[in-house]
Amino acid sequence: MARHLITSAIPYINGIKHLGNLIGSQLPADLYARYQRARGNEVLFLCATDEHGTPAELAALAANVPVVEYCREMHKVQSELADAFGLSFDFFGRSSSPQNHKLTQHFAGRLHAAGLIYEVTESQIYSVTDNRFLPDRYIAGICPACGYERARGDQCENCTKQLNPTDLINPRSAISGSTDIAMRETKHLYLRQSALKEQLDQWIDEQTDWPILTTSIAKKWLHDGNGLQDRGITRDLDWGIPVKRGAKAWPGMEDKVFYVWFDAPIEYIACAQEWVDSGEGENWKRWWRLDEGADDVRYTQFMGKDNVPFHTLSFPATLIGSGEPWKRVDYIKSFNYLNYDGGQFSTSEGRGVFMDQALALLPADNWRWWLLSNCPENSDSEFTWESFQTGVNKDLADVLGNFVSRITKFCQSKFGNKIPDGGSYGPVENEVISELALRLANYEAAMEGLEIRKSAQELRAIWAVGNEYLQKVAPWVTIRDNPTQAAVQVRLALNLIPLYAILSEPFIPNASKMLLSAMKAPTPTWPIDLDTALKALKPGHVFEVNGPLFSKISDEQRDLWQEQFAGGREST
RNA sequence: GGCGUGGUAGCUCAGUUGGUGAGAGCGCCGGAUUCAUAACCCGGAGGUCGGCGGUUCAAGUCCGCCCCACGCUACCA
Repeated sequence: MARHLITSAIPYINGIKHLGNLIGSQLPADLYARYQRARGNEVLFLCATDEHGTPAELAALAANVPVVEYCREMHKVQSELADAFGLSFDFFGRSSSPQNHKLTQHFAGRLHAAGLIYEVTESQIYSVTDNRFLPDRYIAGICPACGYERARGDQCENCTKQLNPTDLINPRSAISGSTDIAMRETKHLYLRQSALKEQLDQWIDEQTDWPILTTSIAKKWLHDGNGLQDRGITRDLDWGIPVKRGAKAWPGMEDKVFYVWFDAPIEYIACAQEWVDSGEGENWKRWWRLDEGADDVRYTQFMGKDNVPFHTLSFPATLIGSGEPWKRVDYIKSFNYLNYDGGQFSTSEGRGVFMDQALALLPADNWRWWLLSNCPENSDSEFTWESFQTGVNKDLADVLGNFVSRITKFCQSKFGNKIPDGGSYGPVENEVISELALRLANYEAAMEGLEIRKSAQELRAIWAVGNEYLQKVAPWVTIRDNPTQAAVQVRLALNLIPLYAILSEPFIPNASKMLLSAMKAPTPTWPIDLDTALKALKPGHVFEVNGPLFSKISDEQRDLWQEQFAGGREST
């Protein structure tokens, strides 16, 4: 039995995520985790909220609650939405957990001992009014190049010119608008990533099977300009993990916290500890420590392309630099962006559909199916209401839902609510089974290879086989003069339903459950031998005939939703 | 500016290491069918594979230049 460690990039705490965030890491990670579990493999699937950093502090400020409380509430909200979307995390942790505090400080101590951390005194912009140092993008002012009045300290959004905060004319705090800002000296810790460049470079070169998107981003950072740059790993904030060397104080760094990007990936490990400490799991080290049983683990990470540098370089640098035998990632699956109706999804502008809104409209499986079967694997892809409507109606309602509906109803009217008896599978049935075997192999290969769109296509083709078979043998005709033959045909078709349930479970877990419950069938194991699997429901086995598995999206609904979501979300 | 990723049928996209007349889904047209959520099934039309040039017996696939879209560019995360 293979062992799979799977992590999704951890979503930031400051609000409810939109569908672009969802398909960019959590949902494909869930697909893979469910698939590997279904194949009988041992899986540890982890995710968490990423809670530190300036935006969290500001969001809490805006909500007028202490940041600790804000994060606790938002973690709960995100956790509930994850459940509602069927994200099957073994544990959904928090980067602010005590476990992560301790582990992050541990890594810092190890890196310091290895000579990989040094102190830098630098000048940064400080807002007296806000009583805080300001990250570049939280400084606003007039662009020296184009005169745009709301240029940010890192870049002018109007002319796209790269800027330094000191370039801005009439700089002011983007938080309060105050112009009472000044340069102040502050001391920070830097991680000497440059010292690990050769090791990282070699490691990336070894990953010949990774997506081009992943390796090209990593190589760019390794080789651009002067090569991999050292990176500041501390910040002047209140909310975060206090800077320490292991359990010991770090002289001169008493008021600092670690940079969110330093502690966030470490949470992947700490999350496994949280899983154990919560009582849900045991022995996290056999997943994470090569010296304690993790040597046979295959570790797959899922993330949006913006996360790639941290996962290919900074985090591995932390692990390598520690000198300890931590499990490192075996495969990184990265995603492009899902756009919304001609533009980007945007959390700050409330543009697009957010997870809570999506579930208020339709069941999770509808979203899961469309998002996964259109996931932005090779390039950015586009959500339109029309495409969503078509995907849901054709694939789920017409192909899968209608298949179940037509055969169960037909059986009910001719044979009653039980699997009909008599006859046995003949050449036509064997042909169907052979075709399914072929398609199943394709489906499995696509899933193993993490080709998500392709696996969705293969699954859809498997669903279509049922309709093709019915169309070909036409039991509604057969039954007129050969009821036994019709019984055989109906029996095979009904046996496809539990098969479809198990094969479709990674994509549409709730519908899968409904199928099994309608057939009154226990959860089948992944089919090894289709001939056997398609005889699982014996003659006489009783089932239920339910209403439609998926209802369709009408043109009126589509137009209404399109209209409704055109204006953007009301800010909360 | 630098780097990256894309530009293939009306739309959304597949197209392994260059090799029989370029594919899928949707849409459209036609046919068949009536068990079913006016669903399903079969067939068809439709593309000078962004442009120009080159390598080759042979290029959507390799090379060069150009055009277009999007993304990243290290203190947002």
